[in-house]
Amino acid sequence: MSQRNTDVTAQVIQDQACPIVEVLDHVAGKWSIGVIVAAADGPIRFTELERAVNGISRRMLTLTLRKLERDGLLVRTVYPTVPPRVEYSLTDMARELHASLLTLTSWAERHRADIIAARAEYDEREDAELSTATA
Amino acid sequence: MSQRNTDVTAQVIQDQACPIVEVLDHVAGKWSIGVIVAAADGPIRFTELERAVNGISRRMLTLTLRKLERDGLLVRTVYPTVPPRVEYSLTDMARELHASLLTLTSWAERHRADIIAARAEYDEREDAELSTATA
DNA sequence: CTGGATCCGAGACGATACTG
DNA sequence: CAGTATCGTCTCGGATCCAG
Repeated sequence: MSQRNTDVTAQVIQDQACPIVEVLDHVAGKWSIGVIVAAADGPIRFTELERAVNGISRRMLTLTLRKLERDGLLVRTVYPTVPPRVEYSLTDMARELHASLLTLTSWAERHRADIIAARAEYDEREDAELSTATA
Repeated sequence: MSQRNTDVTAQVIQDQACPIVEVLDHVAGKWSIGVIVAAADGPIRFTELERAVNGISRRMLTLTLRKLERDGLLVRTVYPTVPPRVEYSLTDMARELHASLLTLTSWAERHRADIIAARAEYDEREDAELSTATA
């Protein structure tokens, strides 16, 4: 990490930053994927998202929504009604991303069982080695 | 998470044990993507990975490699030479994943500038609102 | 209904030192 | 070369309470 430039108006700290890995870390984060996929079918409300993304807390949903909105992936629309109504929808950029995410989720679904099996086998081998080491 | 309503949102991404979210969180984690992409061109050694994945520490590289190996995505081959030589290569399952990850990284590269711009605009609006609130 | 604010434990992560 | 062990820091993320 480069030290902060001490000279004038160094708001340029960000220009070199934001490597691809950073972008992906935001976008492919634990909750972001779920939110984007859930919002892909059209405008969706806060509570609907909370139910759609299994296991997310209200706090993390809020934070994830803010992050995605800040990155220009979500548009937040507030309807000044009582009770309040807020809808989130994907931007074009996010819609492009969604297509890629779908191939990811598809892969994950197809290989979920394989991964579980691989883990079991790995752990078993590990235990075996531990036994022989002890013996 | 007790009651499961019989109604909509059945197309949620995760719905059972070892949810897709878990899989994706492992596989699309901050460092995993970089490692998989770096290992896609063929067997690659530890130190080569360390240089290929920008910003990763030795510790995180080790942990990431173990995790991916455990999930059945990487094969670790040790050559009993002096000095030691260890090579990592993708499994077929991981090679499939790699294709999806390429579309992701491609998206990230294409929209990196857009995201930075969106952030700047968002932060600016935020500051403006703060000013009016103070005034 | 849609959040924000705060507290706090758990895990991620980097730096450093040591090993076969 | 390819790791492991330990430590301290920091962020993530849940729980809870409060508000428009």
